[in-house]
Amino acid sequence: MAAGKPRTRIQQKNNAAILEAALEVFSAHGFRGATLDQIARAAGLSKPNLLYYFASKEAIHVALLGALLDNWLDPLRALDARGDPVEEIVGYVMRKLDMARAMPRESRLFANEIVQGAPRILDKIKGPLKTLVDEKAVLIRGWAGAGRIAAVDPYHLIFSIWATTQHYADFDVQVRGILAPAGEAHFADAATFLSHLYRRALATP
Amino acid sequence: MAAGKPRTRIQQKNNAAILEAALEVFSAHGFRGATLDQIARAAGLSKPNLLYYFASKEAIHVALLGALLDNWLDPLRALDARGDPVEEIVGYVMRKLDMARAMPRESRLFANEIVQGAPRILDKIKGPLKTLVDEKAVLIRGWAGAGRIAAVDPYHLIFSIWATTQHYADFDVQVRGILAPAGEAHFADAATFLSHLYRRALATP
DNA sequence: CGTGTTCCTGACCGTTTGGTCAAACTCTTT
DNA sequence: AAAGAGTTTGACCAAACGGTCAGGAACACG
Repeated sequence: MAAGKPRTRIQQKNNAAILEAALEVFSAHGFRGATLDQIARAAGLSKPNLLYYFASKEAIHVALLGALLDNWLDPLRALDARGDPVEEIVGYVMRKLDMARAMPRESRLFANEIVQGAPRILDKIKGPLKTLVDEKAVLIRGWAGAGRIAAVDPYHLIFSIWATTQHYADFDVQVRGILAPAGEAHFADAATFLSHLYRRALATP
Repeated sequence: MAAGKPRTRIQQKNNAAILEAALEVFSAHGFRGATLDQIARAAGLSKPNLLYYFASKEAIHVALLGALLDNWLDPLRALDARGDPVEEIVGYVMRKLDMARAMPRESRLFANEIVQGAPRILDKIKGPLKTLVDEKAVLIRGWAGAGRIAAVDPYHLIFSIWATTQHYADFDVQVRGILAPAGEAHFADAATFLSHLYRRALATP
């Protein structure tokens, strides 16, 4: 079983194939809605073979979430105290929007998990995620205190950025349904709008 | 069976109890994650009795979504061409935020459905919802054209309002996890922030 | 080549799930 | 009070599900 890191080439390949397949299936149907058979088929393996690599369905899910959470937070981590405040935050919005476009499955995976109460990653939310957000909130509050951006609540600013950007991944079906048949380039329009929104909101008078 | 509208008092009572129970269970676990036994228990009925009132699990879900969609769109419908543009839009944001606080289960029900591809309400999204949004988009675009608000894409403005407000219902666990132990009054803070955000974004120079 | 380890599979199992059904109970109506 | 419609239930079913297991196939290595 793959408790630690994969050791052989076959383990590496199959482990990756399983996580890729699990991302596809879990993000589309949620934890409960996904089945081991679906994941196995998507990974090109038999069900017992799946369970040779991962002890259980839940183990796959946990491994997947753990492997992705770090990358998911990279854009926020990159928020730089030395840069221009407005440009830093708008840049963060753009990076987050780009992730929603390039990695919608990852976004939906987290959305599914959190909407249903985050039973499997609540500790990571209250731990590493909260720590990171707290840290960046201090930074943003500092910018506001120094008069370099408008005085806004840093936590709700971050929440709004998450909400507006991830919306294009999580609610993709709705967005397309309303914009259709026009708007195939709706990510570009979203970037324009969000850039305007946050520049205006953060500008100092 | 309750194909049409309920006729007897018992039917009225049980129908309502079932929809209330279904809202509770579906919103917390998603369609696939919810079981008929759970719903039946929450409604105080036996499982076969549930199926006396609704033909199937899916029928309950569809009935629930249909019954709620109208109320869900009321705040947007109330957007009034005769009012002050900025106040109308900010008022819409506040009403939507208040719904997220007062009706989080309804919000999560829709979130669950749409994240997983909206298999059961895609037609309503492309139909009545799109029609309503198109109509309000014309109104907002008119305001922008007349220079009464800043020139913004009305569709992405509406998307951002949905995203930022529903975020507090759909991602409630995450919000609380990050704000804890402080911030029990986080809806008031959210209102302040969003009011600032949209006033700034829409103000004319 | 042989041998031990890793990898893979078909058959199987217990449980849960959505759904059925005949029979019984209850309420309303005359 | 009797009939008939409306309501409820326990027992049951087939399918799907997560997971197990004994053994066989493929591979690495001396």
